[in-house]
Amino acid sequence: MDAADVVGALTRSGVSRGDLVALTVGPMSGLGVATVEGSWSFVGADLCRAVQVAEDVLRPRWVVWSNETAVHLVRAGVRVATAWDVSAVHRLVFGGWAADPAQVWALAHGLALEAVPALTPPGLFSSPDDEGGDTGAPVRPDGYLRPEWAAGVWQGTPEGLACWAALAVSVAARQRARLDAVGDRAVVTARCESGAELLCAEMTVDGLPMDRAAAEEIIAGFVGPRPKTDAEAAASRSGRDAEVLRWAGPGVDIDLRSTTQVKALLGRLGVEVADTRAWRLRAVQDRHRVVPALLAWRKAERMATTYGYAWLDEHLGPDGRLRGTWTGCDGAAGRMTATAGLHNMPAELRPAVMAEPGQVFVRADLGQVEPRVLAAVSGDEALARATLGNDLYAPVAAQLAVDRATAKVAVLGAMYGQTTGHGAQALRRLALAYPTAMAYLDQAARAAEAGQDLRTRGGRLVRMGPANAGGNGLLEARAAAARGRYGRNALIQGAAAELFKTWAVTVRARIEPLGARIVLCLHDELLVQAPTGQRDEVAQLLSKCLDEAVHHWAPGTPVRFVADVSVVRRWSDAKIVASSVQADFAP
DNA sequence: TTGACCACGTA
DNA sequence: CGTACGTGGTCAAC
Repeated sequence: MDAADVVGALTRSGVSRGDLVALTVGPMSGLGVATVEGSWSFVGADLCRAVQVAEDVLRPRWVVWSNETAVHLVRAGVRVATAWDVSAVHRLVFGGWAADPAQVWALAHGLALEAVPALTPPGLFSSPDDEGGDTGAPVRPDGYLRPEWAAGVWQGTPEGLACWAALAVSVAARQRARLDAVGDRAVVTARCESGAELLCAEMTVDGLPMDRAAAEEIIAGFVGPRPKTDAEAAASRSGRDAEVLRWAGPGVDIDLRSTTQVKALLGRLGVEVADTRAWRLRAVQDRHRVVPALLAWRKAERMATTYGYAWLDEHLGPDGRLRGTWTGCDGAAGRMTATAGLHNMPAELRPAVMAEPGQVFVRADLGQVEPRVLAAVSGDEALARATLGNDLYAPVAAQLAVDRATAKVAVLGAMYGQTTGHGAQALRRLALAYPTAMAYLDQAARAAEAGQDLRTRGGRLVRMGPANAGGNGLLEARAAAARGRYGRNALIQGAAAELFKTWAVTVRARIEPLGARIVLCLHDELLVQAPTGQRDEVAQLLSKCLDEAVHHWAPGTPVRFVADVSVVRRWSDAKIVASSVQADFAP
């Protein structure tokens, strides 16, 4: 079997651009391929090349059970343009994060989640054929996926690979049929989410360029040189502790890592605090020398434990790439997540994120994305007018007759469900000036408080869970208020995530021919590594892709989105070379 | 060993 | 008594 066989089978089956073709990858160079009409299995060398050829010749939309398949392909050097990621679409339609094949299958077939069969050790409480039927078949007589299949028995044989692919394509077809009922944008979102999963697979494999020497230098600045022995590490640690304890009085030897002990110590020294969080300590740092010492210690301690030499050794490869595992969406509003600290790396370490020789970073971030998203999803015409300038808060401030800072706090407070502070009056004016936007937020909050599930503009289900009837009235009131804030925010954060991912997958597609790649996504920021010669081309593309993405995400919206684009050597640099303008498309 | 809580970094 | 995430620490319960 070789590449020609895969392409031949698909061609004879009448597959053309954009058609759904499922792909499963086995452990030992096995490949399962399926269309709605038929399925095939291939065993042999060079099969990933076969996928690449099929991609180049036919360009189908590859159906996968999850982005694990894409990770397999990328590791083998194969990158495909488009996908239908069954697990990602499942998360979009049904909310939450759980999306293993057993659940995906059940909900796609309208079966109750509670009755999904679990894998039980043979001979313990039940025999494998309790439900009757052929245990070799993937689907039980009652319609559920056999748990052995969900657990991976399909990997064992070529027939299994083909069958598993056939099941994936059937699930995809069911999902596709359902999406029109989910919302008018849901199909677009499903494709974008699937593309984002491909991007995540690539970022997981590719990693983020980081200069090891620069990173070590920064870490050393906080915690000293890399210890050569355990004894040196212990000495360095107790040395840091001593810098705090010297202010605590003679003979005092508490564990600074214990908040209970720290709080007690501060009390003995006459500094009473409700807790020992940094912002609370900062407020009382003039009261005793120990407080600033403790704050400095915390900073160094975080560097030493979370982002220290051990972190480098674990996640920074010998090729100078920092690797974590990327996920296309979280379980709440649908933002991307990453492990290995890629999403919460301290700003101090960013100078070590450095473009490789012959390459530059093109960095772009969306400006004031959440209020602009609010204007778009709510359809508030007055707020949409405020998005036409580069600074949205200036016209809002003028409209409310308050200063810019107050206007900003009011807008953010409305979106986040702020309950305290002195923004109450500005909030009332906001409701008068932008009634449609504020009503959108209020409606979301009311529904969420009542425990009703919500959907983002793109169609993602935000699950609220049942409102606890009865029980403690005060607790329930608090829980309801928390649900309200959560729901209110989720519709904005979620829609912003959908726009961002649309942008990201558009950029991914457009920069590929230039030899550039996205190396980091940070909620509203894209970091692209590009060959130095393509810097200007890529920088322009990032802005153009934003316009294109907005057009796809919300066709005809009068809302303008902006991105700051800069070409830099290090992530921490931010020399702005261009500012994106635009996105008023004629309806 | 596990889970709750705290703390803190990012958006 | 703004939301989300991942990580690593303590502490109490197992």
